Amino acid sequence: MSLTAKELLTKKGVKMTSQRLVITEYLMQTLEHPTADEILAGVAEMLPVPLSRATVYNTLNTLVDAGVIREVLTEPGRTRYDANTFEHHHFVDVKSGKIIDIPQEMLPDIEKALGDKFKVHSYTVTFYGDLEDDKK
Amino acid sequence: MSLTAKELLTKKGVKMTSQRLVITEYLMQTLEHPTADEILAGVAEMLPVPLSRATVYNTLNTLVDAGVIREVLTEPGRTRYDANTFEHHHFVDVKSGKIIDIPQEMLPDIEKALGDKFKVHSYTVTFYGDLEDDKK
DNA sequence: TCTGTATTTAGACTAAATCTAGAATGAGTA
DNA sequence: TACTCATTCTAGATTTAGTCTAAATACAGA
Ligand SMILES: [Mn+2]
Ligand SMILES: [Mn+2]
Ligand SMILES: [Zn+2]
Ligand SMILES: [Zn+2]
Repeated sequence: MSLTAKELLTKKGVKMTSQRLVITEYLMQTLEHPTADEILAGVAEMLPVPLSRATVYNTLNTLVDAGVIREVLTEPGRTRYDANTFEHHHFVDVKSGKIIDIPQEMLPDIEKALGDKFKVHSYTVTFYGDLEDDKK
Repeated sequence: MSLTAKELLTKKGVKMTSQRLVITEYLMQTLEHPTADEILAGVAEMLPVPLSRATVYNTLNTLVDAGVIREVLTEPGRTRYDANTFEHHHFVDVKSGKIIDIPQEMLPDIEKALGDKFKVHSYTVTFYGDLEDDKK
């Protein structure tokens, strides 16, 4: 049983606003990894008031800082956002650009591989390749 | 015995120009992972002619496409460049921002972990954490 | 040398992200 | 309820990374 957006914001100590709520809900209901502009286009109509670009970026940064969502860097120049906060990694299908979540359990544990000299807080693995047809 | 920049460009089939040569040499002699602007600042004085921003970006894209250098994405919004073409990964010291190369041999092999459904062409691992003092 | 193609240049342009200053919101309190 | 004050949101300006354009230059091959 997973948390609702509302419960998640409460749990993470983020003050609720309708803008934060719809953006969080939008990210929670998609498996895509949308950009700020895609999020703006996707949620603007859910609100009774105009939604500005600055608010989208402010909100995304607030949510990232609070640990509600994550930034995903797979290509130069465009930050993508992800409401999947389980430890996971990404596979980029180079033909379609589709980004697929790879649960951490699918990979061997590399958390400790670097030894004592590096205190690893987090790590991300990004795979690039072809997604075979039957998986699409 | 490693290749010179000149030999590398020849081997990779990139037509030689003085701009390509100094940019390649600049990247080969540093362990940093500089941005385009840092590269522009670092090489401009090596050339007898003015160097334009467009040439830096054109050259970097040409070198990436030819496999002479790699793009490194560790933070939103800024592409970094790397002349280390051995298979390797990166550790970002979150305090200093320093980016350190991690040879692939330091990690367990995750090339095959995804199974048949994903044909992995390449992958990158980025670690974020603290570099312990005695390693600095 | 001549000629065509690739490269470089300066500066305009585009797009991602941030900043600013004022307006709106809204929780806490009288 | 009405007031206060901090926070958030807004529109638009600004900054910055990166691309594009058109003209000048370099340079390889005939
Ligand atoms: Mn950010
Ligand atoms: Mn590129
Ligand atoms: Zn994801
Ligand atoms: Zn590197």
